[in-house]
Amino acid sequence: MPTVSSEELAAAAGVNSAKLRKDFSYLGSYGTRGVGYDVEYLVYQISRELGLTQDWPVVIVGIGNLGAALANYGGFASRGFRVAALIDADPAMAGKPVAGIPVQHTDDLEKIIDENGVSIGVIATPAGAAQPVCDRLVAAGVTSILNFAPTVLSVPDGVDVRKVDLSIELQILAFHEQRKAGEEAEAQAGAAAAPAERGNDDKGPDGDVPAVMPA
Amino acid sequence: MPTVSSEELAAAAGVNSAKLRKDFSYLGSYGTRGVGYDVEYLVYQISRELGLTQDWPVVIVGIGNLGAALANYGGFASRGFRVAALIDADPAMAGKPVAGIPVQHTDDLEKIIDENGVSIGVIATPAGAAQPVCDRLVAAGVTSILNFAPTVLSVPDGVDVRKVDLSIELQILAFHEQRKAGEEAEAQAGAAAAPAERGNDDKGPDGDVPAVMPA
DNA sequence: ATGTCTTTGTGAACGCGTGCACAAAGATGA
DNA sequence: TCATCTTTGTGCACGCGTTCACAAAGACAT
Ligand SMILES: NC(=O)c1ccc[n+]([C@@H]2O[C@H](COP(=O)([O-])OP(=O)(O)OC[C@H]3O[C@@H](n4cnc5c(N)ncnc54)[C@H](O)[C@@H]3O)[C@@H](O)[C@H]2O)c1
Ligand SMILES: NC(=O)c1ccc[n+]([C@@H]2O[C@H](COP(=O)([O-])OP(=O)(O)OC[C@H]3O[C@@H](n4cnc5c(N)ncnc54)[C@H](O)[C@@H]3O)[C@@H](O)[C@H]2O)c1
Repeated sequence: MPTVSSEELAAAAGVNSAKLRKDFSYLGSYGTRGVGYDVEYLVYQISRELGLTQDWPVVIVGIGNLGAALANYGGFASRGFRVAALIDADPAMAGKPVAGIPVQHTDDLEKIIDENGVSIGVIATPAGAAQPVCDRLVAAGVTSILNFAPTVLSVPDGVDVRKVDLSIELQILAFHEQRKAGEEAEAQAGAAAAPAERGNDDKGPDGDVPAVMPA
Repeated sequence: MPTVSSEELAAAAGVNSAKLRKDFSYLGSYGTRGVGYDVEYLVYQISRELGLTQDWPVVIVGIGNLGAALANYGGFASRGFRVAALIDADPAMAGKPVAGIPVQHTDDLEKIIDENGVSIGVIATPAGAAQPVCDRLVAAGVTSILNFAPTVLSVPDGVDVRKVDLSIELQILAFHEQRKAGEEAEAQAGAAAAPAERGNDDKGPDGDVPAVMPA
């Protein structure tokens, strides 16, 4: 039976092993003292808690440059997501397959949502169409939305919205970038001011502390 | 002189006004007691601290479906970013304009980075090409990378990497989705167990607490 | 010039996540 | 069966961000 210790896992993830054990304890995933965690069982436990053991049908609305790129993205199926339908307002696109899936017209949006039991929707329309599309999705029963349009969506309670915005990602990078430049200029006195860089995680936790650096 | 109070701002953003004031105080942005903050000055202060007052040249590597969509994205220029160059390995694409910018061949990658003083790079190549491309970017002087390929990139210290992954965004939504379903089934006893939903921010702070919910 | 009223800036308390440290569990071998 | 060794699960303390609460600053009217 292949096992891993919290120590190994923690080292690989770059986190504290105690924290990792405590986190696991919340899911009730029981390891074996003196041995570690059964890998297979652990993976299953986490997958289940994360909702990855079930199949999630997803619709993408707005099949332009971005929508097509998303539809073609292979990372879907491997994680339990299935593109149930592609929807666009352009009549010229109706029936045309993208990534092997025929594009359907927005007129049928409600029907598509309902028939496929979709609860997760992706919006890749122009900014102006995002809110109306969002409203229709929500009215049709969608309760989670991933928004790529540069708009803040208003949704009723109980509906989750996540926004992906290239500009914001770049701004975060630019912020750190600017700070790097500032710090190397500060290589004069107070050498012991280095803020203890966090391990080179890729996860990209949104923000560091703004820290104290007045004008 | 148009002004805003911390109270108004906090209400609009859905955060605590004291926190907002304290955050502002870190940038040394001085408001006027009894009046509030001068909007124009505040915007400038924040923009400057965030590194938005300067122009950031950016290169996109891998001009396929996704890369083209990113190149076409309008939200760039409005935030101080400028697409300095588009780079692809496909010789057939060389010279062909995308979003009005001619695509250049990867052979010239180092030259392009250097001549444009680029420090931020976007990777939209297939997964297999991501690490090699990343290495070349870093070697050429890029110190911030936005990665769309489904790979974990290894970079030396001092280089920031952020990863955008549709699958992960969907997983986060699915996690909450699953939890919603679980909670409504729990509508039996212990009605006072509602975990105090945070305001319907769109920001999508990465995680709530896993909370206690054993098997 | 003086009083009043609004809103800032911040000291101090609170709450929570993180990390330490260790007792207990369980495997393993004698 | 008993001793030993490894690794878990967790009580407890520390540190840090958030929130409260209020003194002080400044605008504005009289
Ligand atoms: N978040 C990011 O990083 C990012 C990156 C690139 C683009 N974008 C945004 O994504 C969106 C799409 O970008 P794009 O380059 O694919 O644009 P696009 O113009 O190529 O595609 C938009 C598609 O939406 C369809 N559409 C328009 N109105 C619709 C409606 N009411 N219902 C359904 N479909 C509708 C159009 O027919 C078109 O096919 C834009 O809002 C853009 O700003 C975001
Ligand atoms: N993060 C996300 O949400 C998301 C979404 C969709 C796609 N993707 C990923 O983005 C990447 C691109 O997706 P796509 O649909 O545009 O693929 P694509 O095949 O359409 O485009 C890839 C492009 O990269 C170019 N390329 C290949 N090797 C290269 C190299 N060594 N140097 C420079 N250019 C190179 C190709 O010529 C092609 O033009 C893929 O890795 C895909 O998995 C991510």
